[in-house]
This record gives sequence, structure tokens and C-alpha cells, in this order.
Amino acid sequence: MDYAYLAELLFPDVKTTPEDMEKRYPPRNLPEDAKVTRFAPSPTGFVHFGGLFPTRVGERLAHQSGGVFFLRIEDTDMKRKVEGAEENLISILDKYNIRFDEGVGKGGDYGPYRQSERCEIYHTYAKYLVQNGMAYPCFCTEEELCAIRAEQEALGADPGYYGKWAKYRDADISVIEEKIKAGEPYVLRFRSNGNVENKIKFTDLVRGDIEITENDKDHVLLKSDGIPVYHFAHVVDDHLMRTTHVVRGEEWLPSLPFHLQLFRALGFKMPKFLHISQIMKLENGSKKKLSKRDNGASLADYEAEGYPEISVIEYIMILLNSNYEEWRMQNPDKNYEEFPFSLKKMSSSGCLLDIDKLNDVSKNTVSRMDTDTVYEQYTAWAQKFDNDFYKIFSANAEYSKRILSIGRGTQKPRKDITTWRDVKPYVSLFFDELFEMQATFEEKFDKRDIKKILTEFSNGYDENDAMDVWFGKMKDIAAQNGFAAETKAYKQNPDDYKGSIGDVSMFVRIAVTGKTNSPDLYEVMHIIGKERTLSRINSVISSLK
RNA sequence: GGCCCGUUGGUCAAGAGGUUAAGACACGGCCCUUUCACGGCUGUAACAUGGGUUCAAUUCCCGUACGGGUCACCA
Repeated sequence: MDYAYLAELLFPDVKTTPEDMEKRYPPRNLPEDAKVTRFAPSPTGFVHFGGLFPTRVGERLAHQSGGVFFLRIEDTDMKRKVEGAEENLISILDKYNIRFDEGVGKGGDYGPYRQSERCEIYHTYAKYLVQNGMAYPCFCTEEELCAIRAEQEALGADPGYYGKWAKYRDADISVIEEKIKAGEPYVLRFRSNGNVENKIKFTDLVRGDIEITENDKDHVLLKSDGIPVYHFAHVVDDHLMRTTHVVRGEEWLPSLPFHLQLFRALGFKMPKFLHISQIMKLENGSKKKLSKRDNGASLADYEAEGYPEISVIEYIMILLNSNYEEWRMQNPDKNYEEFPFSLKKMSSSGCLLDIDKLNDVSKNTVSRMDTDTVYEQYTAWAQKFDNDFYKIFSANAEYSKRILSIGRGTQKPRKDITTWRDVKPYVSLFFDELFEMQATFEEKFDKRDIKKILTEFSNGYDENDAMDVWFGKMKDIAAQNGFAAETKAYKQNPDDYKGSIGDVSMFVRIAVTGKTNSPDLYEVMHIIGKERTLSRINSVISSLK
């Protein structure tokens, strides 16, 4: 077979050679241990929660080593393309602090970074493979391929296009030439020299040594429209873009033998590979891959639910490197980027998405934020997802910040906020527009006592009282009305009293906040102010018969 | 079904040929406390299974089971 002739027949317009490409995309000028990684999504516009995993790994690896992290859009399947997907993708990732140094939206010396714009490059290598007898055209129609598969199934043979089933693998040049001239559509296939009897030893950076079976299938390299399939584009691009570490999901492991074959066939240096396990969900008692339709699969869901981006980042860091949690406890104020991320600490088994854990992480993350940060992030969220309340809350920023600052910045901060959705119910008592009596007094107390206590409290209330003075007055009122001023005394002889100081506080709490639980009452009263405090109490007094 | 990957409490996980097999979340109890939110203490709960190798295996090897992934002119 005259491969050179065949190559000219198939690619008459391709004048470039692999050498030209090597010259066009020379090795990067980076320190030896700098890693070059990439995120290479198809432009569906959907950002999967699970997708953040490998993405974060690639980002950390590159940025931690002073390398390059770039974005390549794998748009070789036009059916998947969604308008505006690229911008959407970049802006969502940006929120999660995944920033690219190079690629789509950024530019760089190794572009173009959209696969649809790289056909000349792919064809150069396709032609090279044909010239060397490593690729050939296949004119099989869909029907023919179906028929082959049916026959294979009937025989119990391995399905696929390979060996004796590969109809055009050894087709005569005259047959090919005739079909080309007749304009018959064809795909370009790889001529595999692999054997399924052979095993390859391979080292994956997270999974360790694995053994895989050689590929014997003559997979498609170029589709009939001349566009490459993922496998071919991946190999060419990652070589030319000088990727050092291919980070991707474990679903790519089965096609790895084919990729390795291609790297070898093209004479490319092999990059390192990391196959990251998938995030699973629990369904009917068993683990399932978190799929697109699932609740919580889309990053947009987390934003809508009000999870601060940093909480999601923290959670992912924990799943990626379990010692992150320990590090975080020792370094509560450091940026996660200071954490020494290590591949060795990565687990190779797929983990379940645990919302309880995410919630806990988020609660702690928010509790560590300063007041201004909470205010800014919350209002940004509320403006988008709860605009009515946003208007109320942001009308008086100083007032709102005082509320958010309760118990913040201390060694043991309050942890009331897990997601931004928690803010409104938590702070509603501070706003007359939302204030309502949600609680009632316990039946066992005499209404006259409650009325009397509230009246005395109201009369004696002085905003300038220090905390202990203020509470001392409350105790006095308790004692004068037959309630124990000390909880211990009450617990020892409950029958001697109508109730305890705790009950007295609760009368006031309910009157002032409308709820049975609230942040520290003293602080609440000072934030809402004397006028509002007394007016709420008086209104309860007058409602008590 | 073939091929590949995985399997330590409910979840995330540390761990080493000999350990009372960490820790975090969740759950229960106790304490602190004027409620709540914290905080402290504490409890229940795990090495899938059968064979080897070894003085010794949860840790190494093989099989089995279970779970997952993948078998396209999709990525």
C-alpha cells in the first residue's frame, strides 16, 4: 500500500507537518517542577458540582507549582453546543475562584483554545498517521456498523470495529480511491496494533499502579465531517499545549489504553495522568453517580440555596485532602490557597455528597467571616434571590451590620448562619416590617403575673444600665413576684416558686422578640432601641387580659 | 456480558505486618447556661467475604460478593 499516495488523496490541502507544529508550539519556558494543567469542558453551559473536583485539583496543582492552568473548550460535538455557555462557565468558575491563566477568554501562545478552531492542526497529524500506515479511511455506513454489531452479539464476540470485522482496514487503494472520487463520506480510523491479550502496566498519580488491557479497536479519529473525536483532539492538544498533568474524571480510565496508543503512535512524550473518582449520591440505599438532573448537581443550585462560594470551596478541599480539616482548625484565618495540597492524600474511591457535612463546614466558614464580609455577601445574594427583604435589610446598613455582628469576632462565635437563607428568619425580629408574635406564653403561668412582671420591667427599663445592672433588675422583679432569682434555688425547691428567672426572662424575650429563642436579649434590646423595646412590651401588656 | 476501578462506623476518612483501629459530620446522653447559638465532657457504631503467605494480617497475594465506571462518527 502506498500510504503517501493515500495521504495525499485524503488530505490534499494539508501542507503542514508535525515538525511545523512542534515549532509553532515549543515547549514552555517554565521551572522544572511547574505543572501545566487544564480544564477542558464541552460548552453545554452546565457546571456540575462534581466537575469542580478535578477542576480544583488541576488549579491547585498548577498554581501551587508556579505553572499554568488553562481553559480549553472541547466543542467538537456541535450538537452539544449551547449559546452563551462559555461566558456562563467562566463566570461561574470565577465565583468559585477558579481562574485561568490562559485559554478561552484569556488568550495565550498555545491557541486557539477552542477545538473547533484547530482543524488544521488535527489534520496535520491525521495526515501524518495515514502516511505512516497508522490510520485509514472507513466507508461503513451506520447500517453496516449495526449489522456488524448484531453479528458480533450473536457470536458472543467483543463488539466493535477491529481485526477481521474492520472491513476497510485492509481495503485496496483502488477501492478507496474510487469511493473518494465518488464523494462517499468516510471517517478516519486508527489502525490499532494492540492485542486484548496484552496487559499494560500504568501508573496513575492518584490510583497508583494499575493494569489495563491493550486496545485493539480501530477507533474513529476524524468524524465524517473532518472534526476529530475527543480522544484524538485530547492527545494532540495536550501534547501541543504542553500539558504536564492530565486531570480528569475516572470515567476516562477505560479509554486510556487508546490514548496511550495515540501518544505513542504520534511520538509524543507521555503526560502524567490523574483519574479522579466521581462524586456519588445515595439513592435507594446505593451509591449512584451524581447526574445532571439530580438536585444539587448544578453549581447554580448551591448559589440559589445560599451557600457562600467559599463554603463550597472549603468542603471540596476537605474531600480532596482529608487533612485539610485539621489544617483549617490550626489555621482558621488562612486562605485555603496556603494549604499544601498533596496528591498523595487523595482518595481513589468515590465519595458521597454529604449535605450535613457541607452545612457544618458552611456554618463554621460563615462564623469566621467578619461583619462586613457577611453583610456584603449576604446583600449580594439577597438582591438576587430575595429582593423584597434586600430592600429592607440594606436600607440601613449600619443597623443591619450591628445585627450581624452579634457574637461575631469572638473566640467562640455564634453559628446561626449556614446558608444565606438562614439570615432572614434569624434577623426578622429586628425589623418592624417582619416582626410578628410567633410564640405564646406557657399556659401554666398566670397571665396577671406575666402582665405585672412585664409592666415592672417596662417601668424600670433604662437603656444606660450595664448588663449586670439590667439583669439584676430582672432578678429583683422575679423575686418580688414569687419567681426564683437563681435557677439553682428553683431546681432545688421548685414547689416554693411560681417559676424561675429563666421564665421571667422568657416573658420579656417573647414580648420583645416574638420568639422563644433569640440572641442575647440585652444586645437585642440595645440594637432595636428603647422606643421599640418598650412599645413591643406595652403592646403585649395591653393584649393580656 | 467483556474490560477497568473501588470496598475501614450511617457519611467523609487516618492508619500501620503486632494499635485500646485516630479525627470530623450526623445521632444519643451529661455539663455550662435567662432562651437560642456556642463551648466542654461522654456514648452507640467499622477494617465486605473465603482462601493463602507469615510467629502474626484489617494491612501483602489470589478468588468471591457487593458497589461504581465504560463499551458511539458524545465528551
